[in-house]
Amino acid sequence: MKSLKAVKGTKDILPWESPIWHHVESVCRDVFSTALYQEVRTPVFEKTELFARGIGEFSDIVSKEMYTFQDKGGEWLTLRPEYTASVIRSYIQHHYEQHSPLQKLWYIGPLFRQERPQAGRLRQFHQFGIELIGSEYPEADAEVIILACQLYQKIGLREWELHINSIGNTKDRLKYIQLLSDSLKPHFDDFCPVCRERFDKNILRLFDCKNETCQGLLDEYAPKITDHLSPEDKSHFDEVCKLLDVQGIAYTINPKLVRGLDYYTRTTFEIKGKQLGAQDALCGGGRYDNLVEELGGKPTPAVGFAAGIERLILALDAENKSDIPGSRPDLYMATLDVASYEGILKMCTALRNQGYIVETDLLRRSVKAMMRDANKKQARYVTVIGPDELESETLTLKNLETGQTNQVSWNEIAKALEKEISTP
RNA sequence: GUGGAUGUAGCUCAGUUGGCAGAGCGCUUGGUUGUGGCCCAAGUGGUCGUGGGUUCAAGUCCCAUCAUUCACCCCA
Repeated sequence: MKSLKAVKGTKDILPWESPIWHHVESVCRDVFSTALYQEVRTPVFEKTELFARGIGEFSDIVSKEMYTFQDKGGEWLTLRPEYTASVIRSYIQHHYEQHSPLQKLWYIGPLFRQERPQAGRLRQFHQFGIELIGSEYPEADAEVIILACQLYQKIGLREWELHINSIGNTKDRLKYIQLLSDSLKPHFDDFCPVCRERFDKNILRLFDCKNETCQGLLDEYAPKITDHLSPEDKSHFDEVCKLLDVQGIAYTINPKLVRGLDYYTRTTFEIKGKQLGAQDALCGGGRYDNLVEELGGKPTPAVGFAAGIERLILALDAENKSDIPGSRPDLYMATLDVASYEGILKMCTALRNQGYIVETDLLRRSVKAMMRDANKKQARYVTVIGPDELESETLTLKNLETGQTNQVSWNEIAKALEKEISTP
């Protein structure tokens, strides 16, 4: 039989890689829960229509990257390609607003997009993020951005930068798009073929082009969206910036930052990792004041972000910070024979019940092999159990770091470990 | 979907003008009975991605194919 492999664009999180994942998850939990955000877990698949309506039918994600299938009842379903639509669906369906006018939510889990895999881009990938639903005020935008920054700080990542922008409300944006089109039209022929194609389809995406000529033309001829905001949007954006200043967070106002999803309004932001290659967006988000209504709820303002975990781990890796030690045994119980194993089995389980990490030998190995194993696993203490120990109901605790040994009786083992371990 | 690079041991990689398949790390065992690390020794481990072709002979040259990877695109 041909050996089976994980499908293209998917990855196993291997046993020895899980500590860094646990670390990321626990920092998320810490940061979000101390701001009183609650975790929401939504199903991995939804009706296809949800994403078509939420993300935008003509976006790349919906039009060519979704894992969509028909179930046996003939219903069209899709593995979620992003989180926000699902969370908003749940918000509307279960009337979250009846519990409290402001919902502070966070999530973490896998997403699916059928793209060509590359560094920092997988077909099954993982994101965490938050959605803050119900507040239209700049304090909400600022809190979301600050939480994102706090998270990267707490996780220990050094090299990242925050870019923010405001793309205003939908009506003013249409006016701006017209202005942009008019200003750039005289130079149409100088743009790259990709940009020329985008000209009519979605002219805002010209800003994402990596071609230097195009960027030069934009710098010279494109009006800045931040100069064409309504007074309300402008003061909203100014207040967001001010709050970031108050918090002491460094940022770059980047008028070229237009996010790809259709639902954004006003504030958009992105955190870039400097260690990463082409896929350098660690975290992206912004305000989406129309989405709840578009998905069938009451008009409700909202703001949030999503962050890629694989990219974060790549970035930590590049800074040599992804090596999080796994757990090490407090006690390694080396048994010489089956009778010894029988003798200490209950003691071992009792210690584990008390929270001690205890390793035993299940391979009937030699003492030398068990000692090597204990050392490799960085056990704090080792004890070798044989006929003598069974007879006397005592054991010798050996501290693997110092080499010191200590005789204790079986019923004092927990006390001995506690004393030794709590005073390192 | 488009372009480039790369496929040899569990991992990282050598392998000359075609001539017996290699190293380091890892893993296992041993170095006098029941005490680790360091050191020493032995052992384990590969359908050279796959299928064709050229040749007395192919890991090496040619063709095809698959996979991986980087970049475009898009996005986290």
